[in-house]
Amino acid sequence: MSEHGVARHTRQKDALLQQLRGCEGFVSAQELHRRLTDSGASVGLATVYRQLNSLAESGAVDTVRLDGQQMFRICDDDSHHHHLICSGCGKTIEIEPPDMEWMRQIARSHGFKINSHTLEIFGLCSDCQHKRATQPTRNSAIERR
Amino acid sequence: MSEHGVARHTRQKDALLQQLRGCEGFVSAQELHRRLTDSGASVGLATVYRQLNSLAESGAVDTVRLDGQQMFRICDDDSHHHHLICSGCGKTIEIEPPDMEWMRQIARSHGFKINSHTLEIFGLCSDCQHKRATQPTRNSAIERR
DNA sequence: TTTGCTGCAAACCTTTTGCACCTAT
DNA sequence: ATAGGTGCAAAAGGTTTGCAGCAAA
Repeated sequence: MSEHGVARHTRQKDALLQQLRGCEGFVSAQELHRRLTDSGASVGLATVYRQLNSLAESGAVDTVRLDGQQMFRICDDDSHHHHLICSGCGKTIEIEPPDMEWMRQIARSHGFKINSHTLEIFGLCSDCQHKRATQPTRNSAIERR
Repeated sequence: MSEHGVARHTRQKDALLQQLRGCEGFVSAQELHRRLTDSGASVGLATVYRQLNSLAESGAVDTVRLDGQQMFRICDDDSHHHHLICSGCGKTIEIEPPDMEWMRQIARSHGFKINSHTLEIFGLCSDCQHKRATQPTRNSAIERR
């Protein structure tokens, strides 16, 4: 991505954004690229990554790491939020933990300067719990612990 | 790692465990391998990975993902805990968030069955905040957001 | 002896990058 | 025309795996 200059409007950027909006939950770059290809609006994999990174940097999408790969999702609002994520189908529910003030307090008491934090809950949604016996929608691997 | 059978006692297992115990905070597999090599007790990288994975699976170490790689750390007790991690030097402080009951409640209310969750706070410890101007001890990259 | 563990190198995967070409502006 | 975006293929990491040899039990 370019450092300066004005963002340019391109076909692939549109296609990617549109495809991303159509996604239920988090998708990996690879998966998104696959869907784009399947839907005919082919976009280079490198472009998908560059676009996604740029979006993440600007805060337009938020990301989460699941099982060794980065997952992306259109970010509805600007606030920082957390997620309840189905590791079966990627379905995502935004959750708002009550009172995260203790986090700042803990950090302060240890002399830390917080850069970022993660708080994600992984599990199976009710649909995927039932499909479980057959085969998970996409990816049954769960982060350890 | 073998699926069944009795675990065997080996030089490299000892060396790895010992080295791991000597670590302040989380270390990556690569870093641990480097330290082992440096300290003379050379152990194959593959073995480090296999050993680490096995330990993680058994719960003897816990892991965290930082900046695209998995980090490992000896687990003091069996309880599930969370961390305040310095992304400069890897120093880790175990923290105990007050009341995580809401997590179960949220999951239940959405019909989810929790498999795992992550809650880690990344930042710079006071030492690394000061070194900052020069060069971070190891790795200044921070997970996005 | 048996069979788990190890080392090496090759294989895998995801993500990044160099570079020439293309195309909004 | 200018310079940001794109595609391709190569490169870069980190992690896993196949396999033959080694060594605990």
